[in-house]
Amino acid sequence: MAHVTINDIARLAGVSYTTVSRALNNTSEINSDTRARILAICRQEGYRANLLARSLSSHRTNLIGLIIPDIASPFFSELYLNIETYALDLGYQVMLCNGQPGDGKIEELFEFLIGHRVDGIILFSSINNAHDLFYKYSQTVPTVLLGDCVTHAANPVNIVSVDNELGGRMAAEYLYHLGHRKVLYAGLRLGSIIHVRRYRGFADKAQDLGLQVRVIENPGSSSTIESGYQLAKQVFLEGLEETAVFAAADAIAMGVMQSADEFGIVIPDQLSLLGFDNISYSALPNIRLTTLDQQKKQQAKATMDLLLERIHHPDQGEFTRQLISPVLLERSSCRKISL
Amino acid sequence: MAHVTINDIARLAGVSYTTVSRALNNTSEINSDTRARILAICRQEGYRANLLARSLSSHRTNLIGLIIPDIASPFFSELYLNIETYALDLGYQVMLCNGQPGDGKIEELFEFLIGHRVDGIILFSSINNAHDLFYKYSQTVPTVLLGDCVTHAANPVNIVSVDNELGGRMAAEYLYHLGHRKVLYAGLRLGSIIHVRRYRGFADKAQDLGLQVRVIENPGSSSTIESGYQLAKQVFLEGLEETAVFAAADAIAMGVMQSADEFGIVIPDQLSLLGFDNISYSALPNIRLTTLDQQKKQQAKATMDLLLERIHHPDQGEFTRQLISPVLLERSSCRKISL
DNA sequence: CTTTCTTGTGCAATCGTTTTCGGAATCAGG
DNA sequence: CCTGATTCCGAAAACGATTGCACAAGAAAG
Repeated sequence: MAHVTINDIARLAGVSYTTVSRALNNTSEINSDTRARILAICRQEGYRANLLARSLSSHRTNLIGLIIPDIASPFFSELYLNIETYALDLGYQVMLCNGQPGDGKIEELFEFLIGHRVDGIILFSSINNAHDLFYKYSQTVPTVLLGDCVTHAANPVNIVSVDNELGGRMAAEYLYHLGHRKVLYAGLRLGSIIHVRRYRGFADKAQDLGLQVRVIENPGSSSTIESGYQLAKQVFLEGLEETAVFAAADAIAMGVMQSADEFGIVIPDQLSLLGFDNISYSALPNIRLTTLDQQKKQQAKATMDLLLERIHHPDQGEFTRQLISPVLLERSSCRKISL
Repeated sequence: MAHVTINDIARLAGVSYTTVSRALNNTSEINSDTRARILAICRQEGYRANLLARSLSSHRTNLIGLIIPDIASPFFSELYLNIETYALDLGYQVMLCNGQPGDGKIEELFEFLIGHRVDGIILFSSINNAHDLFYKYSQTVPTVLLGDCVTHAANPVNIVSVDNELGGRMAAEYLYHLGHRKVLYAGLRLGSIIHVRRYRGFADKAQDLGLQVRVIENPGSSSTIESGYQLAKQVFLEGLEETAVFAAADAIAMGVMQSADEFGIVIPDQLSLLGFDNISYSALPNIRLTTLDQQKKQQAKATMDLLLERIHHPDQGEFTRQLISPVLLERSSCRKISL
């Protein structure tokens, strides 16, 4: 299990290890014949650079850490994939860390990633108090917060997020223009700033337009199919007066769909359903959920670009907060109703 | 962005860095007062061990690499989570690598992981020629292949897998005992050894029992909802004579469900549906898919245990092939029919 | 035929740890 | 008071790379 080192190669090639290093990194001037010979020997001997040693001396790992709350959730795994793809293009590997807030798990992951001297960290925050934690670690390593967050002017951080408030407004506007006048908001309003903003945008715009909204929420739970299912079930049992529902996440919308199905409520004929996120399942043949697309690819790009900017120029540059506009994606779960 | 080193701590504590190292690792004899004092200083200064340096000199990283084909697929993300949880208990972190076979991607990931000197690697293989690749790298680093694989006696490797053939047989037996006599097999028969075995078990047992099976498959595609949807759609269009379908993966079963829904075919009243995997979605209120559970937790444990065994005793021990029996999980998608 | 650049290469220090070996200090037993 | 164990700690050599600096050889210029 012993590995071939740069010294072994040097000995075999009859040069110093310095030269081998240069041949590998193609840095500084080196005779091209020598270089070719060395590389050939490397290949032949199955040389694999020890990245630990390399990073230790070069002070860079080409690794960026990504902390997300739940990789089993489609939204996050898709986001991860987008980030990874783009990072790879840029020559970075991403080290994924899966961790729900609580019990100091996030701190643990930060410590782990910093211990490994990743070049930068992206934290997807789903918690409200991410900010302070984040600010603390951003002193040590370049960081970008992905996802909405309450900010303190005193502790600026770098943020990239979808514009949740705008998304909320777009949702209200869309449903209103489709002719709906009474709608449901299914999702959290508290707990996560993401939903706070999504709700605020929705509620504000609804009020402007004279759109009547009733909130159904389960304060304890999160954005899961199951929670959407339970929420909808309760409404259907109590009696439905609304003609549309805005689910603050696609997963919630799926749950609503399931419940509607059980109650024999046809979507969109009897009830329009609008989601948020555009996870891949939403495109499925008989889901075809109309939803607000999160522009994951664009978010991934913006996040990585900002992070690299901070990695390369740690001291200059203002802290920024980039908002990405969601895009309405019309499929088949909403319908126009006559007034 | 400079980090506190062991030397800084040593200076502050008025001891040598050797002593600090010992205090941190609690190895060899050290005065408990000194140790406490050093640890206090570490905490106060925010010392974070450089894991690169540590691993370089200690020859262990406490990292294990996991290569899986698609983290966005529920089965894999759930498997990953199970492995990670168990690994963490054992003091290992897992480095996740997402990669479909093709274009040398798997080789690349192996090189990456070995470059980082992970202590061991788990490869989930969904390809038939994984074996040779795997055998090659298993000379360099302890490895366990998770998932079925065609083996060559000459190049033994360590394998943990669900018993796909048994699963297939269980499926045939279950449907037969429910009274079905004509069934569909939806899934691949080629391409992936996993499905080859699943099908073989199913077909063999069916023949024994006198169960008539028709295969529907889309050779090009994989185990996705979309592919299950297309498969079923075609059958429903052509005309359905069977009373049950065994989907070789839960995702396929979901697609079948969707299609059935569109055709107004009620499950399980008009058609029984049996899956394989037990992904979390299968438990959803109106999916409630009866399926063969893969025992992911048990697989994760067996895989890690085997890997650790190989890490600690690289030279001794036989190569093993552990098969884990799937467990039939009855929910509501299959019904008994009267003969 | 010197001088001055280039070009290519090697030496040695460094990165931040662990680990082996040995030595000082303390202590118990005679 | 001497001796041998025991405890604790430090010096120094790894680990496997990168990198700044020096220097030799040959080419170009005077």
